[in-house]
Amino acid sequence: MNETPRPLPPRLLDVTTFVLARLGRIGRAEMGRVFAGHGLAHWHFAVLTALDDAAHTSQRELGARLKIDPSDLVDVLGVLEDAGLVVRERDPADRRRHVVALTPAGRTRLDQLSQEAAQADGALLTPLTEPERRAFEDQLRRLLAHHDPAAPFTPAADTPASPG
Amino acid sequence: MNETPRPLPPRLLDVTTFVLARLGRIGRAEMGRVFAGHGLAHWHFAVLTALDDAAHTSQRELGARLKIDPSDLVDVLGVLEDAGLVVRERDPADRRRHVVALTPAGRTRLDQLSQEAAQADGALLTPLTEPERRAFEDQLRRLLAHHDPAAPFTPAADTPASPG
DNA sequence: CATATATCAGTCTGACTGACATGT
DNA sequence: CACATGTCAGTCTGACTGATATAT
Repeated sequence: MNETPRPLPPRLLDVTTFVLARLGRIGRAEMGRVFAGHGLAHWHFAVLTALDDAAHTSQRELGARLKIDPSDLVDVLGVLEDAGLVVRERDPADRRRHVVALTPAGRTRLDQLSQEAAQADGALLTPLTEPERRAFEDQLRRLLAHHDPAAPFTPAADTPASPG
Repeated sequence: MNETPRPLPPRLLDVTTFVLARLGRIGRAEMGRVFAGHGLAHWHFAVLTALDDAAHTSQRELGARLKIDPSDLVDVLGVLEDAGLVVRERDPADRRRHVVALTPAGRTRLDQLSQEAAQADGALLTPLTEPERRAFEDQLRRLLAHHDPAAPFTPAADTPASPG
């Protein structure tokens, strides 16, 4: 019973980046468990969301949007294809390309995964009040938009408009 | 010039855990660059903070506090020892143990690293106003405390006390 | 002999690199 | 032939697993 968790060093907890990164890892791990319940992993979900957003996409385009290496994308798509969630066909217009698209089963699965992901988000943010949560998520998205040009900031619908 | 970064899929950005994890990775990478400027990495900094908090510690105790595997700790301490930042000696009271402690040079280096880490934090949180930043950091620490028992929440000194 | 500590060697994963076959 | 696309094989890292030498 002497397995009391030792506290982390204060000067480490002083570093916000450290706190953020550690919380990110916790959330990512939990999300991984959600996807694993469907025999999938993070990248599979990411690919499904990308295909939902842009119906027919080449693998190269998918890789560019998600910043997944094309070589790694091969296996990810293989799993999704074997599971019947996507189809991968030669582009008749340019036979170098593979055109990837969601199947109906893929769309259904994406909806399930999105719902479970939202529940996991809720569990992660459980200590926050509703207004706190809204502010926190808003700030998070602003920060990501500032540091990652691929993440445009779209203010929440019920957020008071900024001046302009 | 067609290298315009493609936006991430909206349904992916809807997942707060994803946004959080991605921002965590960005911050962690930047922090890694800071430490690399001193020939060190994340774990080296973490070990220094732990030794600052608890002056003389066995490797086992260090591993337990930082949740770094004892086997991985070996090399981390080796680097710090070679750099003259820590000393590692047999515990005369129990010769199985190594007692690790900061050297004066280690303390100086820790102070440098802490300062640079604070600057990196500032850069990461640059889009936030001062009150936003305080609230954001407070919420982040509450969330981590909720999900990681090793991270006790100590409210900031100038934070209004919660009801109770 | 059972346990604790530190160490070493090997594994597993995610992300990246380089080579290459196919097609434009 | 130069270039684009997708694929495969290998590397590098961080975190974990198992075995071992030393000491209690």
